[in-house]
Amino acid sequence: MGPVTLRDVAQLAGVSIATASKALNGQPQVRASTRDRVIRAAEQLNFSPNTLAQGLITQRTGTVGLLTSDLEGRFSIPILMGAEDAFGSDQTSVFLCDARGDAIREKHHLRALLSRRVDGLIVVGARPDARPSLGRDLPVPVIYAYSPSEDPADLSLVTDNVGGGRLAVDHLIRHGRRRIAHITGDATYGAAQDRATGALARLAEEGLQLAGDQVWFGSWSEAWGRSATRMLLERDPGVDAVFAGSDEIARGVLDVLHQEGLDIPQRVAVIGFDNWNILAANARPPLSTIDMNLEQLGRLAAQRLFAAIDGTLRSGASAAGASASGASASGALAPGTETVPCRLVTRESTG
Amino acid sequence: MGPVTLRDVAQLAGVSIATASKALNGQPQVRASTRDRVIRAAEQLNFSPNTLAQGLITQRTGTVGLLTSDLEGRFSIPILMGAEDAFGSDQTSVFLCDARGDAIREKHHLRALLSRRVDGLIVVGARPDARPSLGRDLPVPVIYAYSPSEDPADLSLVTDNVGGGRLAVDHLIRHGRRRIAHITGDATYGAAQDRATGALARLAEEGLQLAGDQVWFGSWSEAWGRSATRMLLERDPGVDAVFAGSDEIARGVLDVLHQEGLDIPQRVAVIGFDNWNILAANARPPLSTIDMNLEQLGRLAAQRLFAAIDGTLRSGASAAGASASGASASGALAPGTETVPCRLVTRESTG
DNA sequence: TACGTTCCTGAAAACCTTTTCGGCATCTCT
DNA sequence: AGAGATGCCGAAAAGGTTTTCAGGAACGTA
Repeated sequence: MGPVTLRDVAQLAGVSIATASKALNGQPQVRASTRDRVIRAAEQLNFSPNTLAQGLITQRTGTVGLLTSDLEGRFSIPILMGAEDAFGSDQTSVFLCDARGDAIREKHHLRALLSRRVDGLIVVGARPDARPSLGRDLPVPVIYAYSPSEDPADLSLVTDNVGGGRLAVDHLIRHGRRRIAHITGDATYGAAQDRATGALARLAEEGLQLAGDQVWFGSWSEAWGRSATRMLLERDPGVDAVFAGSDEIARGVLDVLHQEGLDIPQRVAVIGFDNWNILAANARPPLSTIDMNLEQLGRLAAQRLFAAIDGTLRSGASAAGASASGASASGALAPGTETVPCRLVTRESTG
Repeated sequence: MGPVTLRDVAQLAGVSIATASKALNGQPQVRASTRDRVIRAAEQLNFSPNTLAQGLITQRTGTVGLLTSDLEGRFSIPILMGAEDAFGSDQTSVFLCDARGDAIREKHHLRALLSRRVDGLIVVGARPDARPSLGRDLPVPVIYAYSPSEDPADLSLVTDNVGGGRLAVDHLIRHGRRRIAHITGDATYGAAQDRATGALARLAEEGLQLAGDQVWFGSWSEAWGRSATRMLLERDPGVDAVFAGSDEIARGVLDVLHQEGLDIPQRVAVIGFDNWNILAANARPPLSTIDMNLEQLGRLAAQRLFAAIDGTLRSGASAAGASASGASASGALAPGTETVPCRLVTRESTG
C-alpha cells in the first residue's frame, strides 16, 4: 500500500478526482455538503497531496534554493532563519546548498537546483564584498544577500556598514567620549573600509581626530585586537574609547585593557561589531556592539523573492503569447543594491 | 519558451522521447551512434531533466529533510555539512527546516517534507538528551543525530560524551597533572553527567580524587566558569588542571586564572570541550579541547540513511506483492544507538 | 527464398494532480 | 409549460519523464 492519493480520497467520498481536488482547494463550484464529505475523507485517510505532481502542473514547486559559501560562518545562518520564517513553513521549503567557496561546486548546485525547478534563489556570500553574478539569463529570480553581485543588474541586499560605523562612534560621542580609536580587521575587506568611513565621518562632524592618529587595520582576530591595543596605548595613553571592527577584536581589546588595569567602561569604553552573542554577551563586561540585522536581511530577501516569483508567474502567464522578449525572469526584480540599516545593542562596556 | 524538455532533445536528435530517455540514462538497448546524437543534442540545448517528473514516476526524489531545532546553535551546522558532502550534490539535495524547538512547528515541517516525498529524514536536536520519536510508522527512514530518540526502535547517532570526558582527563594525567578539577554546565544535561562520569572513571583508574572534591555543575556560560574557578581556588589552591565542560566555561576559567596571576599551562593546565573554534583557537593561550566530530557524525548519518533508502527501495519493490507486513520503512535500519568517538585537539593550554 | 535471431526504435501507459469545458439537473421567469 | 440561467459534477488533457512491449529492419542460416 503506497501513499494515499487523491484517487483514494475521491473514492471514499464517492466523487470524481476532479471534484475532490476542487473541494480541497477551496474552488467555489462545489456544493458545501460535497466539500465536507471530501474533506472528511481526506482527514480520515490522512491525505496530503503529492507536491511533485502539483509542481509539475502548476509550474511552481514552492521551493527556493539557498546557495551559500559560508555555512560554518555566522552570516548565512541568521539569513537562513529570517528567510525561513518569512516564507512560512507550509508554503515554501528551502534547499540549502553550501558551495564551500568553490565556483565549480556552485555551478553544480545551481544546475541541480534548477533541475529541481526551484521558484527562486538566494545567494549568500562568505564576505561582504561583491561576488560574481550567477548570470543574467536564469529562469528564476535571484537575490544576493550579504555579498552583493558584481552585476548591477542583479538585486543585492547588503548591510549598511558605513551607517554601522557611524552608529558606533555616535554612541561613544553621546557618552562623552572624545578620544576614540578604531581597531579593525583586514583592510582588503570592503566592510572594514566602510565601517571606518562611517566612523571617520561622524568624528569629523564633531571636529574630532581619531585617537592614535590612524585606523588600525589588521586581521579579524582576538590576537590582533590585543596587539593593536598595546600599540594604541603606547602611542596614545589618553584614549577613552575603542570602536572595534568585530566582536572578536573587541574581546582582544578588553583583554589587554584588563591587563593594564584600565577600568571598563569608566576609563575606556569599548564597542564591537556583529553582535555575535557568544562573544559579546559573555564578555567581561558584556559588550556593546553593532548588530547587522541579518535576520531582517534574510526576511527582506525572502519577501523580495516572493514578490518576484509572484510577478514572474503573473507576467509570465499573461505575456506568454504576447511577447517572447527575454527569457530572464529577473525583470520582476527592481535591480540595484538595497541597504539594511544596523542596530545598536548597548550593554555595559560603554556604560 | 519554457525550459527545454526531453521532447526538444528528442526532436533535435531525430528520435522518439523514449529513445532519448534511454540514451541519456545509459540503457543498453540504444545504438552507439544514436546515443551520441542524443547526448550532443542534450548538451547543445543545455538540457537538464525535470526532477519532479522523474520523482513522480521513479518514486524517488533524491531529497532528504533535515529537521533541526537548533539552527543558530553550533551543533546542527557541522552535522549538516557532513551530511551534505556525504550525499554528493548531484544526487541528493537537502531541505533544511528549523522547528525552533516547537513541537507543533515540527509536525508542520514533517508533514510538508512528507508531502514533498523526501526519501529520508535526519533529525537533529538542540541538546544531547533524548527527544520524542517522530513515530514508528513513517513512510521513510529516519535517523536521529546528536539527540537520540526516546524510542529504542529508532536509529540514533550520538556523541560519546563519556569517552570524551575520559579522553580529556587522560590527556591531563599524561601531562603529569594530579590535582584535576572539573567545572561543567547544567547538571540536568545528560551530556554534563556523561562527561563527568568519564572523567571520574579515568581518575579512579589512577587512584586520584577530584580536586575541589566535587564536580562543579552550573550553567554553560563564561560567567559560571569564572565564578566556579574562584570558588575552586579558594577551596583547593593547589589545583594543577581544570577540565571544563565546554569551551565557553573554559574561557571563564582562563580569565580568572589570568587575574590570579597563575601561569597557563605551567601552573594550571586547562582543557575545554566542543572545539568551538572561535572560542578555543583565539583564547590566550589557545585552548586544548575535545572535538565531538560532529561532521563525521553527519556523514555517518547520511551514509546510514542512504543505505536505508536503497534498502527500502529494493525490498519495497520485491516485497510489494509478496508481503504487506508493515508500512514502516525503518525495517531497513538496524535500530539502536550508535556512538561516535570524540577526538582530542591539543593546543597550548595544556602544554 | 523462407525463416528465425538479434538489434534497435517508438507508441503508450503510468506517476498524481490541476484545470477546462461540456453536460445534466434544478430553478426562475414569462 | 417552455426558454433561459444557474449550480454541480465528471471526463479528459496537460505537465515531463521512465519503462514495457510490440514491431520493423537487418542479418545469418538452411
